[in-house]
Amino acid sequence: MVLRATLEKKQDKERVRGALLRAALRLGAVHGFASVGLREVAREAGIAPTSFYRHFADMEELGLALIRELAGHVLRVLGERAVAAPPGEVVSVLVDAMLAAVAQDPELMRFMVAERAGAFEGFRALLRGELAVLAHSLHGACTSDGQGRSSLPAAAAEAAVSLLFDAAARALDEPPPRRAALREPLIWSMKQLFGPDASRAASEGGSP
Amino acid sequence: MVLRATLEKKQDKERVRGALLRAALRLGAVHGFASVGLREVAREAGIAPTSFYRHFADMEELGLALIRELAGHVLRVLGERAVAAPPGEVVSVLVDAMLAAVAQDPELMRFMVAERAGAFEGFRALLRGELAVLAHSLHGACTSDGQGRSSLPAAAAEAAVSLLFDAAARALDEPPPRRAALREPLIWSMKQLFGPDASRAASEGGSP
DNA sequence: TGTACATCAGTGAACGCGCGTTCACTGATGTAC
DNA sequence: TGTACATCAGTGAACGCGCGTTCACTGATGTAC
Repeated sequence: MVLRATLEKKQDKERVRGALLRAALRLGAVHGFASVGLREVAREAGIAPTSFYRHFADMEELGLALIRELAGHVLRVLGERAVAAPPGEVVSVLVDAMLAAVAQDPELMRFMVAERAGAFEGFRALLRGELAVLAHSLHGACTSDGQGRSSLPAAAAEAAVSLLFDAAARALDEPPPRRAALREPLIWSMKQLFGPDASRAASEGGSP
Repeated sequence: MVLRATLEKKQDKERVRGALLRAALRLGAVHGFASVGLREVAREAGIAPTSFYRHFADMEELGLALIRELAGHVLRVLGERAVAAPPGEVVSVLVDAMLAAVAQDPELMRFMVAERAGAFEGFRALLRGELAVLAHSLHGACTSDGQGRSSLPAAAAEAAVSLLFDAAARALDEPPPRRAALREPLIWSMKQLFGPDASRAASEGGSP
């Protein structure tokens, strides 16, 4: 009884914290994270403005938590998909995983692509680090792709990640039924970065 | 005398308008365009808050003018450079022109890369259109490059522009002396997109 | 030529509003003895 | 076991502040006759 109650308390706090994070994403998707206020988030999350301080010192701290927790999770999943993909399908698997993330949580993806180039330097730096991890996973997955090519420049994987998130931004501005049209050109471009061999080896994966 | 005076009036108005645009860029570079206020811009430009309305209805209209005029100008210049470049040097000329723009007007470039993925849908749409024009110029410059290859997919030029502005965002976060290191990997990535022939034909242009 | 009127960029006072933050408090729960 | 104290998420009142916007005005210049 005692333990259950104390656990419920912790879960309650976690639930409110989560509500604040989601509220910030929801509002940020409408008019940008930079112009979302503490009171607005608290209102959307259903708590008093003063209760906000029980969870975050200010909106910047909340934003950092968004990147570390929600964005970090999505990026880790993408990395795992790339690493686990069968040889020759790494790129298409990664693209499909990105499109799935856009469909499943557009508000989070909007936040990520916006803050990657946004106003807060701290947000950009944190996101850049997490995207570098994804690029590293992709690089590993592609060099161990097919026969063990090893000379793939790191720049290729980083550029591929750039194209991936640029396409995510584009997808967010298209109505869902039109998003599928982005898939093939994106896969083609990313494969170009990995050079002609990768392109050839991967064409088994299936094109139009 | 009469004509001179009326002309001076118009020039005065143009000067104040320009001061508002520059002030918005300057403040936006610090804490993001979305959170820059009308009063703040007027203060920075040296006019009374109420005078703002003599030039723009609101901050959104000012932002659209920034994109149409200042950003549009930079993008047109980049396109002209690409078109005028000698065959085989289109990519490196474009990259150098971008790096020059970053060095010359970092506040404008910050605005462009931020609002490309930013909160205002109208800004994104307008910038996307202008970037598409640049991609079209680049496509033209590359297909008439060397011998008249014509089969280059439009996706290649669009992806190249994505990489170009992604690198601009990265350059803005580096101290100026370290920006040169971005040049070669970026050129390499962009040339990969244009396929092996373009890569080979262009390698006369000079690498490290 | 002079006179009367129109235009228009810039202004200062004033408005109501929502913001971030502080404060002292409540009430449920955990801890010490 | 009961009692006293500590912790801590959530609260409502209150603060001072800067915001966007309105209004009526000034003064320089252009236009009509």
